[in-house]
Amino acid sequence: MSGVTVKTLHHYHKIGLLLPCEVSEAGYRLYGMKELERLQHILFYRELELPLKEIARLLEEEPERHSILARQEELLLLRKQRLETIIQTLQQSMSSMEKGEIMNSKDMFKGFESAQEWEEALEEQNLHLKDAYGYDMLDSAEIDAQSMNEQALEAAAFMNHIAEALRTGIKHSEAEIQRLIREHLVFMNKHGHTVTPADFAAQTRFFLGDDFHLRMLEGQQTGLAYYLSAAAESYAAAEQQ
Amino acid sequence: MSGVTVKTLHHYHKIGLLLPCEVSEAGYRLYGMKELERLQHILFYRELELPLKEIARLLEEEPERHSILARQEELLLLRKQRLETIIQTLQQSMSSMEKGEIMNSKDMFKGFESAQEWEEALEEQNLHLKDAYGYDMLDSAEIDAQSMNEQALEAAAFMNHIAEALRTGIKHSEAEIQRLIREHLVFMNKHGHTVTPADFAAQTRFFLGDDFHLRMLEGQQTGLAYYLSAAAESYAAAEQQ
DNA sequence: TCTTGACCCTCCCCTTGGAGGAGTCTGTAC
DNA sequence: GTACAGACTCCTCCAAGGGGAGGGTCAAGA
Repeated sequence: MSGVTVKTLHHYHKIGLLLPCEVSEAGYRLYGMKELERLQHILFYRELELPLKEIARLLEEEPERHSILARQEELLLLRKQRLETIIQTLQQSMSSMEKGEIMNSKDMFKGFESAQEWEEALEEQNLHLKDAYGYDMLDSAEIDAQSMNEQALEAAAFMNHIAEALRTGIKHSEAEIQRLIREHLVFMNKHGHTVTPADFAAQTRFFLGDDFHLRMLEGQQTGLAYYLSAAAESYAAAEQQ
Repeated sequence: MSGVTVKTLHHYHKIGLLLPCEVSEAGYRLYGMKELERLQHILFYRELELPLKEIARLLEEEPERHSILARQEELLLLRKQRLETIIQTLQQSMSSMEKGEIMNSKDMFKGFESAQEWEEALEEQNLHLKDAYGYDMLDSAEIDAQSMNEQALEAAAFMNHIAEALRTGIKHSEAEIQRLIREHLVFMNKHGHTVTPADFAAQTRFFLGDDFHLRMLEGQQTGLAYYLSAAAESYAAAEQQ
């Protein structure tokens, strides 16, 4: 009736999550309406990707329900974010493959180092250099200038912030977003690109119609191009007053 | 050097994914540069969440590479979509819990039936009725009118289409989107709501600033509110000419 | 009453990608 | 010589069941 396999019922019986209300003398598991209802609850929570142990707790102890669900939401949001990063990496690697570029294994390796590993590596390097040369490199923040264009870094950080804001439901007109954009424009202007708020808005509007930019932004985060455009427009409107 | 645990190396050795180039007489696994490079490739693919077996195939058989990656992309996109649905369900169930509504188990059950199961159920019901009354219900498409308000149904279908378009990277100004909006407005106007394209654009712009609507739309799909607004604006602009 | 086919039962092994531990051995540094 | 780190093998464990062997049970039709 509910579409679960008999194997699943065996399993739930074994771990005590769903017991049959009766077992026939031939050993058949028999379930009643109450059990069916419980099963439906189990399936609902399972659909939320809760582990069976958590489901068992949820079904026994009512009060904890909300906190368990909230934690699960956080986990899922993290997973989603991670998934989005992975998809982006995958698409990049596929498109560079299409262009016939053979992937440089070092670049590959660099690309996926987690932030943590990266920091650890820096830490190590730093300690080593401090040891050898007696000065602290981390504070001077010059390290990645070697490997990464400063402007690209700023742009990536800006986009990451914007995408993060979109995901967490911050409105495009919020002060935080406006501040991000202002800082980004200040940075741009400091580096030889004269960009007014209106220019920036126009530029982001252009992204919506341009395949390359649209794909890049949407690859990073679904809806990012549209969110960015709305935010830039809002910022330009606010600045004009 | 690459940060993998020795346990992982044992495992890769055992399943034949990465063999040491030499084993010392004491039994120590020794790896050379070639192996390190292979490991880096493995780690890269692992980061894309490919199963180790697929990684092994990828590393042995060059030509299949692209198709495997493409399939993986599809899988990941599916997972992402599914994750988004789950998160939405979870958020809905949490917010209804906060309002103190105790969840009706039947509603719960309805909520998570997969599209496939749903269709199968309809199919069955249909066959049965056809058998009993000699006519085909599926074609008349009247089934869900019982359970669902027609307008809510249309709105939900419309939003689903829009969200789908956003996810698949269709531009907001594309003819397909414009057609969707046109049909939606025609439907609305047929049902007693006089909505001009400009009204609709204003309404969607209003959603961006309204907590309730923003959360609802963004809950369905990140970026949906912004995409919808851009599309409505574009539609209104096109209609005005 | 017998057979047939569809289910069900228990028991055991297998899946992923390693993690953890016990007991032992090796390599290096003081 | 001896301590200590780290590698070795072998074993078990995780989640949520899946697959299959070998055998029992149920209901219907002949």
